[in-house]
Amino acid sequence: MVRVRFAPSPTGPIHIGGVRTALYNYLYKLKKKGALILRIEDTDDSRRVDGAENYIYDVLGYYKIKADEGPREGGGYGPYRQSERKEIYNKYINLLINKGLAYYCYTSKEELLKARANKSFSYNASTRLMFKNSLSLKKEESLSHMKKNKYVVRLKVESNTELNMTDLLRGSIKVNSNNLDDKILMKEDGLPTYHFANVVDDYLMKITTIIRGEEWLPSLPIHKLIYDAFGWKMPDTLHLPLILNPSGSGKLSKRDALKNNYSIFPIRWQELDGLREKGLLAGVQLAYISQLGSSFNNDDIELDVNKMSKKFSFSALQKGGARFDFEKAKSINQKALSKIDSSLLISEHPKVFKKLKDRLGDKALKVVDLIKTRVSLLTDLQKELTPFVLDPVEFDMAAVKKVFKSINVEDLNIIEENIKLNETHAIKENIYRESKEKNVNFGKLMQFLRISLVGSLSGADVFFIIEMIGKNVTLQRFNSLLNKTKKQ
RNA sequence: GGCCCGUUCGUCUAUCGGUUAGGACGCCAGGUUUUCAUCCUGGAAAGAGGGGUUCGAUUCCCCUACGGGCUACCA
Repeated sequence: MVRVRFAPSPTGPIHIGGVRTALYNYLYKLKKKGALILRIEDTDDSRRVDGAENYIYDVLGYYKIKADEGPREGGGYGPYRQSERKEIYNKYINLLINKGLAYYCYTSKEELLKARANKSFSYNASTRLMFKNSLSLKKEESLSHMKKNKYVVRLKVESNTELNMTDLLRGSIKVNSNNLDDKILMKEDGLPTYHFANVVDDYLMKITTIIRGEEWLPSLPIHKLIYDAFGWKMPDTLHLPLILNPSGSGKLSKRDALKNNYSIFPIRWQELDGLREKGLLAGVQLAYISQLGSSFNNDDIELDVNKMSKKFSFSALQKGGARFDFEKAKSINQKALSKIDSSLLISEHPKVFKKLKDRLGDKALKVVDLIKTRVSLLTDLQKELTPFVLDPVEFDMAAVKKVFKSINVEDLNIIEENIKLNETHAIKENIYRESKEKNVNFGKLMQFLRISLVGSLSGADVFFIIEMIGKNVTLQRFNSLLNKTKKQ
């Protein structure tokens, strides 16, 4: 059975790069009818951020990505928070030390800093005997050091060994162990580093396939060495290409998002807007993310994870990093919005439509039917909805001025009379006919009417608005602008 | 600097040795909608460079260039 995992670290809000990792793991799990394990990698106490784990759950819930095992879900391989697995790591680190494949190191941070003044320095087979550790010191000396001082445990990396790894996406990867250093496995505080915890947990949790970001590729050889040291088989690995800033310079960053008015977070985190707040539907976010660095969801775009999973395949994955493009996401959102069921849209976003429902009652659905086809973001809905609910607060007077270059104030009688005389559905035809007869510019009449109703030159079909708000409100708004115009 | 990974229109991608190098977003130009938006049609736009291998390379190999990642007692 396929067992995949999503292993975020609660050091802040996860962004869409993390979401994509979660998504691909989930899609693969669904496709293979396997299990998704959620593991919280909180081995760095100093970087733990309050609320970050909650945020992970909020986000996964928002996307309807369900883990089969995890801190809250439970499961047979827990605990699923690394901070709760200390005894396990202790047991396994001792195993390695007893095998002579890991060793105690007493070198202080200051000493290391000094050594690193030389850029090419590496703590490895060629230098380790120059430092205080259980390999360089006599047994008694080492023991007394251990009692008196803090220490870490390092992996003993053999020199000049060719390491061979396979990545499901990139094929064979070869590295000489001379380029590696004796990575710290166990920190001073008694907690494991990522590399060690990761390997031990993936093994114990019976993970079959590791799908994670490309930033982990450089540490693959270290992981391989740890698996080898234990005599364990390494799971299959697949390293996803990174999601890059729209400019292409570097990994996705909060700063770039803020500057360019998009977001790299799924939903609100503290004072930061998420993509949800920017107006993207959850399914759209997933669909867009799914096609960054892959091609399986590019045609007949699926927004539903279950349907997505049927199309998913590793062979559709791209190797190079992909830039985030909010415009593309917007266009997917626009198409999704125009197809979505109006009553569903209303029920899922009650706040947005509350005033509309209060004012128009059953007619609200008709308005939504129309409006949803006119916007690309959920956040644009409000603006389109306003004319159906409120009188315009301001009018685009510059545009009004232009209108009167083509028509006279008296011509506006055509509008007023026809609104008064006719049923709402017949207003349009009559205004058109009469303006033709009197040789008045119909387009300009419309512009004036539109400005009076919505305040500006763009908005929904004028006659649809009239039908919805009724003749009285229409006339009232019309006269309001007319009076204002006459005063000027 | 070292190590690793990558490189097809501006962007996301298709192509798995023989194609007029296809699609999507964006952009431009027309058209429909007697108002707005939608929508439709068309257009411009790409194989980083240099060597090989081959009858033939975007596709396979090498070098260079460029981009990215990693280089913490962070993940």
